[in-house]
Amino acid sequence: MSFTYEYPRPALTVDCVVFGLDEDDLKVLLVQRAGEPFRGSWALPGGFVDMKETTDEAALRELEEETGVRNVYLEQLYTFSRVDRDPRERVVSVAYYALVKLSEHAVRAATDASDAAWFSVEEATKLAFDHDEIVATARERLRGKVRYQPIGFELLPEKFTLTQLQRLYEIVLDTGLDKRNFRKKILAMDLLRPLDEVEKGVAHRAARLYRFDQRRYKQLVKRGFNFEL
Amino acid sequence: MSFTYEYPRPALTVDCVVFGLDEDDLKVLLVQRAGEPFRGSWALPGGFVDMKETTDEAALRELEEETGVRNVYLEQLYTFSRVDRDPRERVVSVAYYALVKLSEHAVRAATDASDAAWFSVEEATKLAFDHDEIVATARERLRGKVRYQPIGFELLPEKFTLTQLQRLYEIVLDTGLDKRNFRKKILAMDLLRPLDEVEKGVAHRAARLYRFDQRRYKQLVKRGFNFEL
DNA sequence: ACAAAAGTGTTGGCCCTACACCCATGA
DNA sequence: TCATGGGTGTAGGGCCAACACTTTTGT
Repeated sequence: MSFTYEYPRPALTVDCVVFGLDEDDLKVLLVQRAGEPFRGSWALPGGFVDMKETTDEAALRELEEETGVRNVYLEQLYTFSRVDRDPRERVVSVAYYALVKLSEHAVRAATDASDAAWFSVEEATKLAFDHDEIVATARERLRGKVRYQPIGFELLPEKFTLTQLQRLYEIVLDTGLDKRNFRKKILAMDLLRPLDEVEKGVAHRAARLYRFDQRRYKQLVKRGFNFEL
Repeated sequence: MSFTYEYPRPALTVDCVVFGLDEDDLKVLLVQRAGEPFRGSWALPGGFVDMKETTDEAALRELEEETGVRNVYLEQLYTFSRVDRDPRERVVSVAYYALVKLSEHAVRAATDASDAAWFSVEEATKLAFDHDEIVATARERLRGKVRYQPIGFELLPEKFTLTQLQRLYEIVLDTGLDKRNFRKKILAMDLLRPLDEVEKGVAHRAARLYRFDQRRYKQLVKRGFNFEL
């Protein structure tokens, strides 16, 4: 079967920058390319947009097909359209970024990508196509957005300690934060529900666990509240 | 001539939300559709992306072809991909927004749009396709961005008064601002060059004119300065 | 002289920053 | 008992918000 048009059309793809958070590193999920071009290179998961799905749907679908990852925070990033970004033919790609709870997303190898693995964002370089640029753009967006939207929680387990949360901001913003000031500020927002539970398996005093209160956040937003840092 | 592909492809277009600023209104530049669908409706300027141009280039080209507007601040906004957003066939559109100095952009009618005109953003409703949604998205982006990037100046003449600048922020942010505090803050940034010139043709004390100092801004950014509000 | 907008300072309160020690726990 | 991170309060300074009157100019 084939399809004929009066004018030529670029191919349309999606690419996903999937971020995860390690003890002390921001990570990106990459797949190794099985075919040409860039065979063997690491690349962002992604693929062609079908005629009956939105680009959002395509991104979610490709993500699951290529990496097994699903049920994640996903947001459109930017559309990349350099004429020669794919050496074969004209391909325009709508890029997305996703935030996942690393602990809950063990990676699985999948059919149309020979392998998938987590890389420290710093090491994720020399990627196929213009994917280095896409990753850089996603990092900037994340850095910008994490300060005024409570999306960081998407990178943490449901239950987390304040130290974990602080580490997250330090890693993403690439800066040090004062422990007492951080705690004061974040607790003052009244968005974290303290649990009657502490972390386990540590060789020192166990920290209290908290949960992000999505419901409360939405209430506060309606009343004009603005999350910030 | 025709073009054949193994798999079907969505058509790819660009659409531009062009903002201008009136005495007391944010305006959008629209074109009236000459053909079906939505014949006679007002719509955003835009059109198909050629094979040898980026989407940025396509946006600039269409803008000039359809409205005569050129040499503007342009930024990619979002890619809209609802499957039925165009009743004829699958069309994915990369939306942009532009900021222009209204005074310097008299509108001209053009070939493939029967007419072009400025509308108050509030009146720009019932547009063709999903253009209402695109305009709404652009407004939100502008509101968000104007506070932490000095892009507002793109909407003003080269030489402007502090009152004009304040009006700009009041209109875009949809809020009132204190005159003394506004002046203190904006002048303290040291981004405005006072001119030895005043506005003309007003029936009261004439206000001093200022110019945005782009060079100075870039210097300050290098030293870690952050524009804000 | 009057109408209209330009231009200008001070104060109080809040929030942010800087900073160091004791506590609880497991090994 | 020791090592490790958990948890906590205060004081000073800077920044922001609130607020009203005088000046200039054209009609």
